[in-house]
Amino acid sequence: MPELPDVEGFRRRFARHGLGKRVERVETVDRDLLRNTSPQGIGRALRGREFTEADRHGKWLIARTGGPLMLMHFGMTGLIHWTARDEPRHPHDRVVLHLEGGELRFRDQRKFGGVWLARDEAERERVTGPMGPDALDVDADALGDLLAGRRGALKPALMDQRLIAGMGNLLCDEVLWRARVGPRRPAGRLSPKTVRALAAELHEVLRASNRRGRIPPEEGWLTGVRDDRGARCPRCGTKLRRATIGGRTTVWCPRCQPR
DNA sequence: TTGCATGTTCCGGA
DNA sequence: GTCCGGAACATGCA
Repeated sequence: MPELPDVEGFRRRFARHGLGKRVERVETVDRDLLRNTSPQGIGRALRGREFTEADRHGKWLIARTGGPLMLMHFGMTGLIHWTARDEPRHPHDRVVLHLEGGELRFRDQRKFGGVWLARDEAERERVTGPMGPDALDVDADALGDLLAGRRGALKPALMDQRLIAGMGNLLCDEVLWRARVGPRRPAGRLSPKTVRALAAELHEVLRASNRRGRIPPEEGWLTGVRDDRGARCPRCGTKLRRATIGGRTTVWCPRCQPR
C-alpha cells in the first residue's frame, strides 16, 4: 500500500494521536521490525519522552522527540494504526507505542518495513540514505533539471528515490497515463512541454491522493482499472498494455501514451 | 500449485 | 560510473 500519499496519511494519524503525549512503554511484538536497535534500546530511547514533530520525506515517516528520532518505512504492507488501550492485538501488529490514552501500532503483514532510531539528523541521513527532493516539492523546472542527462527510461527514473523521493509504482503509472507519456521514453530527452505536463499531473494526483491518504482506485483513474484483466483505458477504451519496466509491473495505454 | 503483489537492496553483466 | 534484469526478503490472495 504505502506510497507517498499513504505515508502522508500515516503521518497525519501519527501527528493527531501521537504528538504531545508521553510514551509510557514501547512494546516490541516482533523484533524483526527493529532494524538498528533492540527492544531494550528503543524502550530506553523513547520511554518517558513526547513526540514533538511528525515529518515525512518521500516514503519515510520521521518522528522527533527533541532527543532521539524514530524513523519508519512501510515497505509493501506497513501502516500506522491508532487504537484504544484494550483493543485486541492484530496478528500483524509488530511494534506498539503505549501512549497516554491509546496505542500507536506499527502493523506490517509482510515485514518489509521497519523501525529505526537515530540520535540526530546526521544519523537520520545515514539511515535513509541519499534522497532527492520530496515529490510534493518538485515543480516543472526542478523536474526538468533532475531528468536532464539521464540516459535510461522515464519510469525507472521517476521511481528512483535518490532522484525524487516518494514516487511508487501506482503513482508513477497514474501520472504517466494522465500526462500521456510513455513509460519507456528516454528520461533525459523530454520536451519542456512534456516535463510541464508531468509536473502538473504529479501535483494533481498528489493533491487528490493526499486528501484520501491513498491513490484512489476511482472511476476515471488508471488506478481504478489497473488490476482488472483485459482492462481498457478509461479515456479512450484501448486495451491497456502491461509489462515489466524497471523491475515493476507497468500499465499504460499504447494509444494515449505512444512510444 | 503457481503466480503475483503499492518497496528496497544486492549482485552480475552490458 | 550508468543502467538493466533478476533474485531475495515474508506473507497472503486469486
